[in-house]
Amino acid sequence: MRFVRNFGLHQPDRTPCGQPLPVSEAHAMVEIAREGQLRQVELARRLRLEKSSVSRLVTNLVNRGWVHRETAEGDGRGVLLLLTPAGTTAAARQADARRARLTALLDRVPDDQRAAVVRALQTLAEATGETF
Amino acid sequence: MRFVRNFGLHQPDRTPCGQPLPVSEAHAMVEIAREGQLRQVELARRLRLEKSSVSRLVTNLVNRGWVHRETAEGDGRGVLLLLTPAGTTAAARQADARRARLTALLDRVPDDQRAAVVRALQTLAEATGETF
DNA sequence: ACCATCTGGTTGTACCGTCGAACCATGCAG
DNA sequence: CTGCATGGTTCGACGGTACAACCAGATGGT
Repeated sequence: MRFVRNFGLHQPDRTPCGQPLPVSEAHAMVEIAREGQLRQVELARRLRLEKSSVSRLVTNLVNRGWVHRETAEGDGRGVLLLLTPAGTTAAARQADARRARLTALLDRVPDDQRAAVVRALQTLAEATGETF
Repeated sequence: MRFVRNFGLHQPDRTPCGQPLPVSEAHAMVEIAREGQLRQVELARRLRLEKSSVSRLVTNLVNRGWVHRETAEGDGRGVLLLLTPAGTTAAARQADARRARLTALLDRVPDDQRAAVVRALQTLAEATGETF
């Protein structure tokens, strides 16, 4: 609870890492950048959002000029999401901000616990996977 | 990021622990219950919310019958927050739900890492204190 | 003692993220 | 061909938060 408040996670329209970007849009950028291309339904699954929310979210990203919608090959219903060149640079910029923020955070933990903290977060992410 | 999504932290109007309660209200209940009585301005500081948001939030808790507003003694401006009997039992119920949820989560991490995970979260909470 | 300033709270307004439902188009099986 | 499931979009509603304006009680300097 303290971590959530202190880190600013209770503010959905502002990234904890200082980017003037809704948290969910930032997460979407991470997912798309990581995969290169991503089905919209798959994005909804990973972000744990309703398909309607994802549809709006993606529209926002398109309006920013960061994402390009394409009909998925082999399935006329599906939408494939790709990063535009501008989107790629934006994702890189956001990754930098995230890295800076996280190193600033880690600088404040005793150096003999840093590795443990990082590993613990990975463990938590795995423990909460899918069906939790 | 994965932990935030998987744990349901992106849903401000629903507790990750299953309570049909906004996250901020749940946090407020924890703070008030811990202190027994709390100044509203102090609650705003701990929750990292604007005083206007806290004012509304507290009004909600009052409407639920969980919190009682009193004028702070020694300062006619201040408001002192106290739990009603119903609020005390509600807080206890929420604490149970939280405990259940967290033990369920910890059951999914390898038992030789549980202590490390808990300690890491405490460390993170401290590292993000106040001025971060 | 008085006035300016500060501090704690409240209310009004606006914004935005999320959901649920209704709707449409495409894929798929009987 | 028909019925159902799947992926997306749009609409309406809800709700949490911030910012600004405002008010009342406190505080300090002259």
